Amino acid sequence: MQRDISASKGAPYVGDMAERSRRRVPEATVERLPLYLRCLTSLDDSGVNQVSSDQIADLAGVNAAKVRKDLSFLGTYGTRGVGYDVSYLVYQIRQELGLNHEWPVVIVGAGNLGQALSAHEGFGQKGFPVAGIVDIDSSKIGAVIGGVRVRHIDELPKIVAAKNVAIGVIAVPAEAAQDAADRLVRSGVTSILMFAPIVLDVPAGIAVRPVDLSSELQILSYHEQKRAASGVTAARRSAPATA
Amino acid sequence: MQRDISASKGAPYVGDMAERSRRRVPEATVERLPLYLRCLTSLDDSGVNQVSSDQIADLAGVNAAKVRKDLSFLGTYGTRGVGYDVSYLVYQIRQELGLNHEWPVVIVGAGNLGQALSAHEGFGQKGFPVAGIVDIDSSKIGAVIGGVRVRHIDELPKIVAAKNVAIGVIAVPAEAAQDAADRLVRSGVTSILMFAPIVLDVPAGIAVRPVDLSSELQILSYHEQKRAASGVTAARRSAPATA
DNA sequence: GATTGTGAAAGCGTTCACAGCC
DNA sequence: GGCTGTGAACGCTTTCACAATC
Repeated sequence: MQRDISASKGAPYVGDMAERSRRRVPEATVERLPLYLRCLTSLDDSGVNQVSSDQIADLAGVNAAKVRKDLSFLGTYGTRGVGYDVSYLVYQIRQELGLNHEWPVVIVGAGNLGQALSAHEGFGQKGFPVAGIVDIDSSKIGAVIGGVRVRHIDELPKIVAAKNVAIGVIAVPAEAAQDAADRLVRSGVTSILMFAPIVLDVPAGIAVRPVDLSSELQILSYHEQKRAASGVTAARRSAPATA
Repeated sequence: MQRDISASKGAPYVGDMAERSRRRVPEATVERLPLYLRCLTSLDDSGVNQVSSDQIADLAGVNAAKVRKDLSFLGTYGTRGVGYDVSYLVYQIRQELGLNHEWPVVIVGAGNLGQALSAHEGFGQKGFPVAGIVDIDSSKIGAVIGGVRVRHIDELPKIVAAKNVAIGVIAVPAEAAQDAADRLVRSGVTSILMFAPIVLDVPAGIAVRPVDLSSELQILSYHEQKRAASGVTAARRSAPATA
């Protein structure tokens, strides 16, 4: 994993911190919390109050022991013989993920993808309002997408400072992506959601989550090719393998 | 019918099918192959002929031992004391990933995201031409995006059969995603790139790669929150990034 | 009886370190 | 001397299985 999370200072004593982060939450667990949150929020919206790890596991498509172990890293929030209180769990997971306040994001790149992302309502609704969209191409400046006006990339520092933006989204072509990252970092952004297919060079402590659609397709291609190699033709497809 | 787009510069094809199938390539390795491929292709394009695992590791942002181990699952393609032949490696990785021919994809959903995806040139250029775009909303039918006309979702089976599509992309709202998946599977698609934030219920053997942008942002939020908790306040976040 | 929380076991993935080869 | 290929060590993740608890 080439993720670059701030080098943790020497293992801090957990003596009596703010009750939470009593335990170190493994990265694998952190990556599943949004999934659990989604399932639990859905249950909550349906008026369900109690839920067992088995039910969560079923909804999330994972093993029940994994659910219990994951949740146990956040604290002892379940009741033996009963299960978990849905809305309490939702609250705790949101707390753990830092979703107790909004995280404004700035999008770099107002092309097809940047436009689709900023028009995407999910962002704002889930607590990540679009604080700004910038592009280097002056022909794109001024357009309004999802209610936000496209501004020049030189205004990045101003936008980041004004809205206290911590998270940037890079939706520019590969050639422009490193420059976009440099500008984001110089502006004070410390987390980057990266859509361009290059490996970013950023200072230690800057978190980068790469999302590469071509890679995803290539991984699917691998599995298709495996399927084909194991004697299944296009006409009759079915293998007992898992994704 | 899938055309042969047999790749790179003069690559000797010593592709020993029988031997390749015998090695089990770990999933973690498969997920990195596209990354290596990208780095190597870039080197190849720059006219570089030989490369060491150290150099690949540097470009890919991973450990060199990991590169060597990953590549060793594909076969013994390096030369001790020298390194790897770039174009030969490119050829072998493409072979392993099944990129020796095109994989037409069908996109379900002609909204913002579906449009951005189908207009995205990277898909076609990387061997994943858009064989069709479908939507259930008749007001969207007929529009031409990225050179492909939007058709009604009922035509899915026809499109999949005609172009022998194995990979589907779901770019519809969450509420419509399970139905989209069901239709894709019924049409004969066996791999799905999934953008809607739900857990799909699909038959065993169907490969699904979920891409959830909200989850990615939430994971970044977690790390930002950790950062804040360890003493850096939101107000003074943009500290010297030299640690 | 039901279900959590968690040690222990098993399984994977990463990294080390060095023999083997150029 | 340089670099690969890989056994072995290590660390992380998943799963099992069951005591603890309601």
